[in-house]
Amino acid sequence: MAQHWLMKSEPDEVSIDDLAAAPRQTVPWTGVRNYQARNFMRDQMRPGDDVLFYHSSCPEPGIAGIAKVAGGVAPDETQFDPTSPYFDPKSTRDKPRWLQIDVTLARKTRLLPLKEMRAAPSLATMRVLQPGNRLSITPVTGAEWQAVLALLGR
DNA sequence: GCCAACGTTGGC
DNA sequence: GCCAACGTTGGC
Repeated sequence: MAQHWLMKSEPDEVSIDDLAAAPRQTVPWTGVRNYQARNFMRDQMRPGDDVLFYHSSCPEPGIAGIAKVAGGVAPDETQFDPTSPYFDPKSTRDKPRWLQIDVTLARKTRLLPLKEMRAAPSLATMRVLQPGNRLSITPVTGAEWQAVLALLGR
């Protein structure tokens, strides 16, 4: 059964419109530098899993669209690139530390603002809304997924 | 730009 | 293996 995830992206780097404009509407999810989030990609995320595409660190944070995991787990190329802000000098091609995964657009939605998410009792359990959460990839339960779809449909 | 919360690093 | 210092995240 497909699982559900929420993935944060800074729209300055990759927005929902960038995803829509990408070749095959698919982008490699690079720049994850947190072990827990990396392990989700390595151990749990599977092609076909559903993704809430979330805009963070921007004027209007919130869910901006729906995407899917397309597979393609591979070493994150940016860790080897000295000119990249995601360069990791401790990572080598023999022993890569960080992974990327391909994400493809399902559909752009209306923006579901963080404020509205926080106000929705049905989303109170969402991991991304818990105080102090900083994970860029978080699991979403089936009930939370349905609740987000219901809010988006309003 | 601020700042609280958190993860990582590295000396011991 | 502890833990203080440091860097990062991300909403405001």
